[in-house]
Amino acid sequence: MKKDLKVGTSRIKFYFCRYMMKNMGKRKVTLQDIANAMHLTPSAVSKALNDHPRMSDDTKAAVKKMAKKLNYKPNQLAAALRSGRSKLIGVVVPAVDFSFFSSVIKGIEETVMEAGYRVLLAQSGNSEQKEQEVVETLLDARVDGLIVSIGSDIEDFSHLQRVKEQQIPLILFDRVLKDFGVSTVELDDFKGAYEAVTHLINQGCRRIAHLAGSPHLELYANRIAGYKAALSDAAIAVREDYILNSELLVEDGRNCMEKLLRLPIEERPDALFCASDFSAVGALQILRKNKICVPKEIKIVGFSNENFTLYLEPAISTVDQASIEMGHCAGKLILRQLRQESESFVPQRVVLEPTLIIRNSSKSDTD
Amino acid sequence: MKKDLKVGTSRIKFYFCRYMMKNMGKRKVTLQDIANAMHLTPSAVSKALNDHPRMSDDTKAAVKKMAKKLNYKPNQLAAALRSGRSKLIGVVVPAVDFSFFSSVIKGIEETVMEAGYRVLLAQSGNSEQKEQEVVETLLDARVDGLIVSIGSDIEDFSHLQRVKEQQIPLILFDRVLKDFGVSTVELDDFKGAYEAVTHLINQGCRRIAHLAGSPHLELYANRIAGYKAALSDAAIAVREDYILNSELLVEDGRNCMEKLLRLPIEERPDALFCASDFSAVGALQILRKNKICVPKEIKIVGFSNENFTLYLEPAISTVDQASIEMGHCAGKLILRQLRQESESFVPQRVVLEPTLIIRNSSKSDTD
DNA sequence: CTGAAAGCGCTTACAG
DNA sequence: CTGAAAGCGCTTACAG
Repeated sequence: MKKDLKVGTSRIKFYFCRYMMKNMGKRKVTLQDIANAMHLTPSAVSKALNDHPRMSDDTKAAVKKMAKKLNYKPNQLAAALRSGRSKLIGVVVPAVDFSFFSSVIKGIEETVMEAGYRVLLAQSGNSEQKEQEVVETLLDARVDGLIVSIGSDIEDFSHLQRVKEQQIPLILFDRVLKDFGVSTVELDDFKGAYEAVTHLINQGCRRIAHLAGSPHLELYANRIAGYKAALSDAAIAVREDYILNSELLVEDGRNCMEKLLRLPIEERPDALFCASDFSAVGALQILRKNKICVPKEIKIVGFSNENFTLYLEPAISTVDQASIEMGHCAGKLILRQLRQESESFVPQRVVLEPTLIIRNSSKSDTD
Repeated sequence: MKKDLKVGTSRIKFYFCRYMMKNMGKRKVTLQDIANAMHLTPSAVSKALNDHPRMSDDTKAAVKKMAKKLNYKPNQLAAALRSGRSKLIGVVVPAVDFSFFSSVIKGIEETVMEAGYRVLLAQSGNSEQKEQEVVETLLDARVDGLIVSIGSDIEDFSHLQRVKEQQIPLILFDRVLKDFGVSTVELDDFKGAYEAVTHLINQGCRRIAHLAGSPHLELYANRIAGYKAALSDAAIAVREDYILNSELLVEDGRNCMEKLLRLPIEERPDALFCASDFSAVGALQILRKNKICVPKEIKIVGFSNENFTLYLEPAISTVDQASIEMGHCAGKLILRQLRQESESFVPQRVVLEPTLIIRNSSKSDTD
């Protein structure tokens, strides 16, 4: 009832509003405005601004000048709707507060923004449901392409399958899917692990334990393989009880380290290769608690070059994952795919080189 | 030349493409499709899906059922263009790889996504030019509102002024602008500092130095004021040479600590209140290097509750900034403003309570 | 080289 | 309660 009584005034309000908007600079300048000002049609203006080939340079220059003068901002929504291209790229990562992911994002942005694309960022929090949701949301926003680093707990990939089926360009990085038929950017995890472990061997370590991730994930499997290969190449036997699988959180690092300390003292590892800097921190905490000196008694190498590894005492050696470059590659791959006809698409696989960063946590005293 | 020769085939290719798209599920289901299937008009379908008041519940239910059956996904771009509401909220922060900012973002997302909004995230990297650029980009994307934490180096606020003039809802958080006429969410920085310093005094410290931020920024000025007030209330004289201003990076922490160590030994501080956890880390590094024991000889309290403070040895006491809640508040404020008529807008100011987190870096041995 | 016209997929004020 | 119609601001194939 009350609503009905109000109709009269609210309509007045509405028109007042419209009037205000038109006269307070809120109404945006459109193509039509430029066209009117220059006695052209909107189509001509559109072509001029988009550097359409068959158009005189004089007209283009004049139109661009006028657009600037009127402070014209194209309505990307309208352009997107008409052209079917939103100029948005969705990026899904497990979390943004990891140095690795935030650097990759930076790399992606640098690359795609130059080509006029914007990034719609979403976090999956490593949850299957959340990842499905955010992919759905990004598709609803009509992104032109998707760059995803799959969460570690995710086993159902139907949401990515759907992206593929809809023929929306998809790039996977870091945590990728084997033989999924999409372009990927990965680190040479095998090599990163191999170099880290070889470094530890060179420092005189012989009983090297590995805080490993889930072997179901390609990248952790590769790190495990690199670890084993380095040992084998140095004629050191691989001990399965030195390989502890976990989710590699700080807490997991603590648990694993405690487990290792329960071994007979002569079998206690003299080095730790951790597949994540977070688990390395956890291990370090337990070692401190037990007054076991790093690097003197146990040396540590982590993985990912998280910023905080530099703040710890001792600073933790780690494997840098070429994060910015990974972002650049992912960006370039999606741009290429966005330009290509879909029938000529051939998935590419880029593998980047890791860089071992040696800090105090793994240096032998003799250095 | 070559292009001309190709025209014929590329046109064929084009039609082939269209054909493929229509037949491989790429073409999206539209309102029209639902309308056709039900012998209704698109307008009726639209109203049903948007729960328009004057429409029978039966029709609504039937339409929704059909929408689900056909896997209808509304084209947000079209809705945005027509309605003038993009359902996008732009969020600008200096950097995402700070625990504080990533938590605030999480809070914002939780709140606004429930109301059907998506977040377009951008980083300013604390650079004036970059911040102006990203705000521009977000406006070009036609965000309905903007949530910004101003970068610390920024002195020209014309980009924010422009947002205001365009009457686009704007919320500032953490680093806000005084008397700017927009809603803000801040921490009670004075109180956070006051409690931190009072805690240090209670631990027996008397010569408490402050690694301070730029006093031109409201929030750092408040922390300085809280520091001074706590000292005064404990009848401890404020020494200006104990207050060192910097940008509060790790490197600044190192420089400031070195400077303080150059004081005569009897004047050397017995505690440090750092306006940022990063500067606290830098100070800690220098203390370690000089074999000065924390907390025994010098106690430390940081600010922000960055994740890494927990990993350090000793773990660093810090002031938690209620980041998730700050995000929730910012989200709620912008939603409210989005619903309001602009003429009835009154800026709100929300001030949140900090929480002092006491860890080993500031505990006296007698504890 | 330029213009007229259609249309992307929605929403919404208006008429019934 | 439902329908017909206009239009958001662009882009683009077509005609000249």
